[in-house]
Amino acid sequence: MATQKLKSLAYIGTFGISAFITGTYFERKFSPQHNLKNPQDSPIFSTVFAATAVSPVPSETNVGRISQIMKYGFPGLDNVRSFDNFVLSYDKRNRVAHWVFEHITPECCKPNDQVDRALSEFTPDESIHPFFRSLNSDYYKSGYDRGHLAAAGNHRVTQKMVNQTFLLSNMAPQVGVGFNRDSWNRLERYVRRLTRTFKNVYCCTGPLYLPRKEANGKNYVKYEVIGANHVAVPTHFFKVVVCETKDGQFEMESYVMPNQVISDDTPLTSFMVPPETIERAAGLLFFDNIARSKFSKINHKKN
DNA sequence: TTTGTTGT
Repeated sequence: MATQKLKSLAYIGTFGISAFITGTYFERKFSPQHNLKNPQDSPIFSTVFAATAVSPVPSETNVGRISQIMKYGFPGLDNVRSFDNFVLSYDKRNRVAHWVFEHITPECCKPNDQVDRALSEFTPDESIHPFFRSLNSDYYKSGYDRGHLAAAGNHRVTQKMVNQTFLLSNMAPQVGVGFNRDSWNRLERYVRRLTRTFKNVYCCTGPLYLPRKEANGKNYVKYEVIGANHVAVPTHFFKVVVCETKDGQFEMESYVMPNQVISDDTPLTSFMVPPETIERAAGLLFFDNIARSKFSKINHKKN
């Protein structure tokens, strides 16, 4: 009896370890270092493993910039990838990011003759395993836009930075007219404009899949999936923004907008929700490294 | 101003 139990334990153990090794092998096999077509446009370092010591960081990285962007904490640690000017956590199950994180400064947003958005192409992210990678064909004729999570307009420093925002790992299916091209864009422009007042703006953006009460009175999470890879269509999107004031205080604003046609005259303030609501719904913690007492304002109200 | 799709 005891031996039997030991045997099955050993079996489970072996299976677990070999599965782990296989997983690691595939992650490494498909990590950018092993799959370089265009090194300039690829992420700097591959998946972050929270509990394993693998993949030493290549020497010529912008580690300084990344720690600057993530200075106030990671919202989560699932499949983190860093690019020249933003950081992304990828949801392999939904084929859409969990979150993207940006540190937006006046320099990032100002017009730049050296950069042309029209030269950028929507590109599959080769650093994602093909099982979990979204493709242009998934979006084709779906009726949805390939909507940026990290907005192209926040990364006008170099052409390479803008190009990286066009990776499909940074896209989510968004309603085009009335949402992505209108009210969501209005929110993105508003966040950019905050850099006129605040020199340091931190912005976390991501999808939500929110439950809805159906006729039988029970709550269900229901969302469409598109294309052969079943890319999830989020029901909502969130943006959590933190502005650093000159006197070392912070102001936070957090928004949730439904992925649907929104009237242009709807004020952005009507989409403000408490940050805790988003944290619970998304399973993330925002700006964990800032003591809540340091926020002078949350959603325009004194804290 | 910035956000984008589709068909040829």
